[in-house]
Amino acid sequence: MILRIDPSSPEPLFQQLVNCVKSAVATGRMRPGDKLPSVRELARELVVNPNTVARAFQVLDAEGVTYSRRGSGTFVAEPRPTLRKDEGLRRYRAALDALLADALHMGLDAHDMWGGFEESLAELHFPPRGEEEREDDDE
Amino acid sequence: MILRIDPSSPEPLFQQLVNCVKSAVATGRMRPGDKLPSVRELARELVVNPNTVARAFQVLDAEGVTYSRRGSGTFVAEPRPTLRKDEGLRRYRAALDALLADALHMGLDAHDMWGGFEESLAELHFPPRGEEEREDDDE
Amino acid sequence: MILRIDPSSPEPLFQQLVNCVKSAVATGRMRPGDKLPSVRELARELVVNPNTVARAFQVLDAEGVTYSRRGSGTFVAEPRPTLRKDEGLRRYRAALDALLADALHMGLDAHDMWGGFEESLAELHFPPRGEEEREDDDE
Amino acid sequence: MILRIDPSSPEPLFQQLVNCVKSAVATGRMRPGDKLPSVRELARELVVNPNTVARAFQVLDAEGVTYSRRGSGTFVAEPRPTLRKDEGLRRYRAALDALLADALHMGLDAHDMWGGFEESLAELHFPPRGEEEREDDDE
DNA sequence: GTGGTCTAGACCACA
DNA sequence: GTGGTCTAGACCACG
Repeated sequence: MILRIDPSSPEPLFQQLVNCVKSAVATGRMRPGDKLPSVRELARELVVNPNTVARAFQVLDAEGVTYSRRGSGTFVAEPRPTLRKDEGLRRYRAALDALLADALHMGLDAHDMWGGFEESLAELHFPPRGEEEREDDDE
Repeated sequence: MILRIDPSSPEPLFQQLVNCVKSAVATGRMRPGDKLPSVRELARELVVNPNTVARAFQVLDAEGVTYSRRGSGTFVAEPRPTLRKDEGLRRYRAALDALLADALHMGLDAHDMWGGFEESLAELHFPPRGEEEREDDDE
Repeated sequence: MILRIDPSSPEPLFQQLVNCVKSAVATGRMRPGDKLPSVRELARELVVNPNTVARAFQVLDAEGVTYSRRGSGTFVAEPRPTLRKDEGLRRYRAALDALLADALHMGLDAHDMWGGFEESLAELHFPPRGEEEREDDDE
Repeated sequence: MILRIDPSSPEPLFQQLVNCVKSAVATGRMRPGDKLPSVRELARELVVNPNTVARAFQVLDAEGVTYSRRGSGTFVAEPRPTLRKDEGLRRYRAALDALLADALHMGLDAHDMWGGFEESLAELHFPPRGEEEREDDDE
């Protein structure tokens, strides 16, 4: 099972699950159309309350990563950008600023940060989205 | 004033202050021995509750970034790495993985991610490596 | 109080609340910066569980209609388009198709639909968003 | 075949079928007395569970849109308005208010909303008013 | 069986 | 006081 959770982490459980799924999809370990485990099944596996799993799925649905159908289950959605590019960039930059500031406080230097970034980016290996579909359509 | 706060940010106010100070210290804008403003003074400037400032200072003290002397104020402490480097790198990579996966789902491509990374890194106006090790805290 | 709920409606309670707030903001009855009632207070007024109100607020936050800050409350956000225009149009059209088909089944004719649309649109009176900020930036 | 279903839509399958039939009847593509396909036949064509088709037919029968004769099949019924017109208009307006408020939050302007409305209305290929009142159900 | 909604109540984090 | 997370368990809607 790809989806794991660390109950001792300060990060909310449902948030961990959300990130887990996003990561799995982004790296190709889960593909569009794949069925996720059912809410109850996953809750049993992860030893959390079904509501917690349901909330994670709701978030994923809302962000367009998955879609759920009553009676059949939850599935990985086709990638379809819904956010404006400028909004996406804004959120990315905000998160990155915080992350790098934190990394600095943990004693990492620019070299470490570059290296980590390259490794992390490589994991997405990018072909699925079409390599370079540039869109300069933002204001 | 180096210390700024964005009340509309989702990040807790005290946390913003903590990061702000850490950043200032890490980049050399504040140096060991420097005196921070008093809780009340800073609270007035930032228009926040003094409790919020006090909590930030308490956290900074606890993390060894500053030290407080009753009656005289709060000062920047000598730098001492609290985390082992590999642990820092591990956390950095984990956070970055989640962030980049998210960026992908938001419709960003590798070009966007690199660009944002470069900009974000530049904003740290990174201290030349080695400088942070110097001991001549001239003031 | 602007916010009302009909417990006998088949529409989920939290969804009714979400629509209520969106409507109030869209028509100018609530304005950016306005504070919404607290989760507990609103739950008491509407005679629903606080979790139900909290969920509505989470949805509103996620859609950028409001923002919440622990310790201070939930506020109407500045209007800031986050969705791609094509995605917004797609969802609008889908909802409208269903609505019109339903109206047809209820015995309304084209004249009724036009009239209702004009009245409904008039309630937004539109000045707040700048009348005609055209954006042809979608593909 | 007039009846289509989109399995990736959030709308329940049986509900889609119901609306489909209602729409076909309302626009004259199916006329009173017309025979609908059998449950099993339709289920095969649409690749859905026969239970789903049966439920749709049951709803249609209950709403008076169709009537079923054991052993011979399901037929389109004579039109008879089930709701008072003002009640229909009231519901239409209420739904439209919510929809337009939502559209506004999604960044659409009045121009977009009008355009979408016109397109959506056109798709109903509206029957000329009065035609739906005719009694000569020739077949 | 599946997901969705709601309630009740506990506990935590923030100002 | 505020909002946020999680659990437990009930009930409904769908296939």
